[in-house]
Amino acid sequence: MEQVGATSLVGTTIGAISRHIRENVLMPGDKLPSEAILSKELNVSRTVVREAFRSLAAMRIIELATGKRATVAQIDHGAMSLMIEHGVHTEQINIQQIYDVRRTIETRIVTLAAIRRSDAEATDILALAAAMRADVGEAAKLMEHDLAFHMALARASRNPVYVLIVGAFQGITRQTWPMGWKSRPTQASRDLMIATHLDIARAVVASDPQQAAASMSLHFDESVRALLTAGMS
Amino acid sequence: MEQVGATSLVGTTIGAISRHIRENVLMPGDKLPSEAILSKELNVSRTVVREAFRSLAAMRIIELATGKRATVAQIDHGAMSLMIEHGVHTEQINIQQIYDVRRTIETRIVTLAAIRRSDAEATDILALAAAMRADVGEAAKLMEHDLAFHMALARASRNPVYVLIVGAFQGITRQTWPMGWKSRPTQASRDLMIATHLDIARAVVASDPQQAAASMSLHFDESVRALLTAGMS
DNA sequence: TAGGTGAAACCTGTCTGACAGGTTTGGGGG
DNA sequence: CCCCCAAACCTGTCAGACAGGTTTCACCTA
Repeated sequence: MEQVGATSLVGTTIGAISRHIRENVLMPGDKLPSEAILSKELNVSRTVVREAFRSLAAMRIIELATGKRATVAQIDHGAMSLMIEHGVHTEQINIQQIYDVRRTIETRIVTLAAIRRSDAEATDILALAAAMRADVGEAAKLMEHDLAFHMALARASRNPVYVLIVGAFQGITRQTWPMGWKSRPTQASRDLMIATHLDIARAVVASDPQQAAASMSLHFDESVRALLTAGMS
Repeated sequence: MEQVGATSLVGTTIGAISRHIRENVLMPGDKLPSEAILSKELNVSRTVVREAFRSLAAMRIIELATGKRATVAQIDHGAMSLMIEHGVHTEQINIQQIYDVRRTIETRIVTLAAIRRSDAEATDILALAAAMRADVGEAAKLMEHDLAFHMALARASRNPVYVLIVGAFQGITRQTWPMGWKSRPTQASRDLMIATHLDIARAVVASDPQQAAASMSLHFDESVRALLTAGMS
């Protein structure tokens, strides 16, 4: 973990801080030494320690806050989201490729969610699908419900890695979702999309993994078709 | 993309640089303005620009090098690898959860690889499986062949997002692989593992997606069993 | 004229010292 | 025993400096 760009002082400092976290078995929320102490211990200037901190903070490995000491961070998809957006904007990734990954991942997610979801999660998921139907007239709200729906499913799968991956696609999805929506101009096509989400939610509530996976598959069939209609080839 | 911690100067500077990349449609390899120019344009000190650069470099959105100007970076899994390792070390993620994701992802990958692989990729994949058999006595080499094998499959899927995700698990896999290997002490169990890889490779070479997916599934069945035997519960 | 070469200009990496705020802590007073 | 406040601590940002690494371009050579 500490061999990253070990040629520069900042690189070795990043390594030293990572090692410090691992060797002292620091858990999320635990405090790291102050910049001054680290710079003294590692024999580098505070500038170098600060740049190392910034790097680790960018990867959400630590968390910074003014006045407070740096702390070990909880896993978070923010950084991954930015990386994916960058990949799409620089034409290294296209939207269909993301949809293929999402379909693969999310089909597995609903299968697990249908098996593992708590009652509270089931209620939550159904409520989000219902909220989509209620806000069908307001695209912005609808989109947020949609995103929250998929995140809720990921959480219900009880596997944080799925949460991470679904979260990683949220940033770019927020930018492309409206395109998909515009390609569903008729009431019927819009109702269909909402109905599909309700189907997924009901299957998860009914603890029916097969049905849940089938509905999710249908959802992606429909979404990819909408995207292609919108001219995203 | 630019709302990240927009409260601090560094945060807004990160946003400004991201926007600059997008608005000028910079592609990987393209140069960014120098620190001096940016600090003048954005009315912040060079310190702030440097910390912003470090953040973006940590996410592999830009690339830094002494003497040269910063450039837009190619997508790379290094940062994700570190994030996953951090998640595991801080007990936010466990190995089985990673294996569930890998199984899901890699089953899809071989399906695509069997369909889309070029002849060169097919040769490469088969060669890596053969190299595993040849180096069965040297764990370190064997592990690297194994990792390279899975990466080669991901590339053959022709979807960079799969490459990214498989790559993201490499760091932690390197740390846990020896455990799985130790739990296969007999010649028979080791031969089985190698044979499974060869099965996958042959199915991809034969352009048989069903068989490839089935073999990959078997591979993960076997790996998870080995991991559980090793006491990773 | 084509090509090479070297100095100047440019650029990043690191250090030092300084100061404005935000946060934590410990002691003293009620 | 609790509360409050000042001191100590800590991070965010700035300016200036200097050691190298890189690029550029004019000039000289063949």
